[in-house]
Amino acid sequence: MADIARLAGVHVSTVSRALAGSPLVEAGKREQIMRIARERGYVVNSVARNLRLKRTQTLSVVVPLQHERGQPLTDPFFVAMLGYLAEAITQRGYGMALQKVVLPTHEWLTTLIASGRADGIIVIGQSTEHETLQSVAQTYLPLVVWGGHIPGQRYCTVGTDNPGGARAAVQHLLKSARRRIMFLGDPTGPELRQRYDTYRRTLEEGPRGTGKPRLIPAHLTADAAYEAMLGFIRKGERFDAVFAASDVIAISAMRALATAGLSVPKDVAVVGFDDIAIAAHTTPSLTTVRQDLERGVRTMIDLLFKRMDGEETPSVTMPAELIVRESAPL
Amino acid sequence: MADIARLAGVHVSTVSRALAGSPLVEAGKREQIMRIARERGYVVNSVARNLRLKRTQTLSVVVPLQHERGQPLTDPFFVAMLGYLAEAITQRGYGMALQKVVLPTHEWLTTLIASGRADGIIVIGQSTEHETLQSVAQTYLPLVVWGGHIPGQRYCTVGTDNPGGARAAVQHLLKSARRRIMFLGDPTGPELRQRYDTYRRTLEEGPRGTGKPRLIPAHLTADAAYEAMLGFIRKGERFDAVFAASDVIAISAMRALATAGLSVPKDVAVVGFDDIAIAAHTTPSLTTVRQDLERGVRTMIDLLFKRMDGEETPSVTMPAELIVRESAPL
DNA sequence: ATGAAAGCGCTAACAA
DNA sequence: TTGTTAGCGCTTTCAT
Repeated sequence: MADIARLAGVHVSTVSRALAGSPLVEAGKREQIMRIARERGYVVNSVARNLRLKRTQTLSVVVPLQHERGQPLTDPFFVAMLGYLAEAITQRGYGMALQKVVLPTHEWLTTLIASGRADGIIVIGQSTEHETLQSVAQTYLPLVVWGGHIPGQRYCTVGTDNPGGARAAVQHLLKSARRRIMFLGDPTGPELRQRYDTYRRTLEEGPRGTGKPRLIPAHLTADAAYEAMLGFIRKGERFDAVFAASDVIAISAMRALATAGLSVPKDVAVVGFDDIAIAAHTTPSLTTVRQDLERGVRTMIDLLFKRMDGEETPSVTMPAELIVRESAPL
Repeated sequence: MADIARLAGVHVSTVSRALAGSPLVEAGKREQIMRIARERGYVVNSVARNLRLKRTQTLSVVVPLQHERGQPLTDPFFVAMLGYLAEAITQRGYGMALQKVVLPTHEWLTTLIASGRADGIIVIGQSTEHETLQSVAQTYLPLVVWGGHIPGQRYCTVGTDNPGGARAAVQHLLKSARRRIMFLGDPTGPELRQRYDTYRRTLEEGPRGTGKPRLIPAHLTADAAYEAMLGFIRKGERFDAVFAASDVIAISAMRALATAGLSVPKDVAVVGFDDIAIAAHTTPSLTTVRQDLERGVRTMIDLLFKRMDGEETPSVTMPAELIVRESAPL
């Protein structure tokens, strides 16, 4: 910028004003300065500018993952979410900075905030960090979390109606005369916990002959779920349905069932959760609970911008929709 | 930082050194300073630090998209790539900043570089920006591009052997007695151009009775390709195979064929390109040319870090592998 | 309308 | 070992 000032024969402050399109600078001079800048390929250094302005034009997207047990960043659900986020954030003229956080390091959030890297923060999934979020929310406003709504929660979440979705899934299975319904997944973290708890409650209210709730513990990766499902099958217990905590592991479950020579949906019905893109194209296609990610992301970004403007915003729960396909027909 | 200095009764420079773990600071004092910082939740402001150090600990990932015609950011291929990138970049302790660029604005790259937002840049797909990349590469080293290798190219690319992959696909179709093979897609941009050119050349060298190369123009989105394919079918031309420029549009083609009452692979064989996650799960499952994205991304990041260290690195072309599935059996 | 000067929060060369 | 000082590149108040 000093260069440009010298070339234009003015002070840097004038260049700064001109480049900002300030009407304080004489029109002709402004044009000239801009032309010189363009010719020399000069662009304002955004780091310096941000330091001065105390803002970054950047939103941070954070994915807290429990080491080794959670989904990888390449999980289709996350990745679809990232795509929508990138789209929504760049559309607003902001940059998106992605960070993965491997827990447990409870200072991750305060560190991120204090580091001044971002004007606002999106957290994808509460994971086990409810308390961290609670305490931070008291002092830091521009934060929106994707996840489940927890009673007494002080931070702003956007998420799907997990209990509603889980209930729809289990009731659908019951209605199609399934009675021994297993839950596949890892109910750590509020969202999956809600799905699991509702699954249990719904079964307990089921018709006579409904089997007990039964958890098949499996981390939320394709491979882990495949192994877990296969292991369970080989134990020889009888069951006629699986409600999986996510589509990724539902698909793995179908693979495991096929490996074991069981037919889906004849022997075992399978219902997933998320409705990721693959779900409609598997064989058999997957019955699942749909989360409207695109709308969810739009909502998160809208809320975040309001919060960056100092507005308090309430949490939003979006309806979950059961999509009936071949893996669990009526 | 000034606060911490006051509390510790030392000068800010001492705090700076202590927090950086400098051995110049007396061990006891260092501990004390760090303790105070921790207690007060102090974290170094990275914007200021970056301004001072002239680095950002951030890599920019740029996706140049031709307005309206190219894939959206939510395309499964991009999105998988983003996931791998996020994983690889965060693993190195860097942040990843994602930008979407809508062309034509040929200054996008120089602007990004001059703005000092990133220590290195990954460009996903050359799109129509070969010339832009050529000129920038002369002065800016830390840049790696995902895309096709073009003779005389001065920038560093990592990409799949598009000609090899296309040839394998077409030869496979010819070997399975298909003779009227259509190409579905939009051969703008080097990668798709290479696939299309090789398709033509391979057909021209095909056995007697091989039909002429034939392009069904379609933008690379699911909907556009569906419409394009359906339109072509309705023209009533005879054909027995489709080689699609990407899996996304190959899947659309299969849908269109089904809509038109044609059987895949009986009436028409379909081969895609990419091997996205869905490909193995469609009905029928999709024969396609696999790109090893995970390895590709690892390679890009490795090369980029070398370039950030000032090293010139050559381009890398990775083998393409034909994955034969049901949509085009042997 | 323009320039001078201060300062955003930090690091590092230099001095003590 | 610690403090002093300069300066990264910019914006903005204040003075002219």
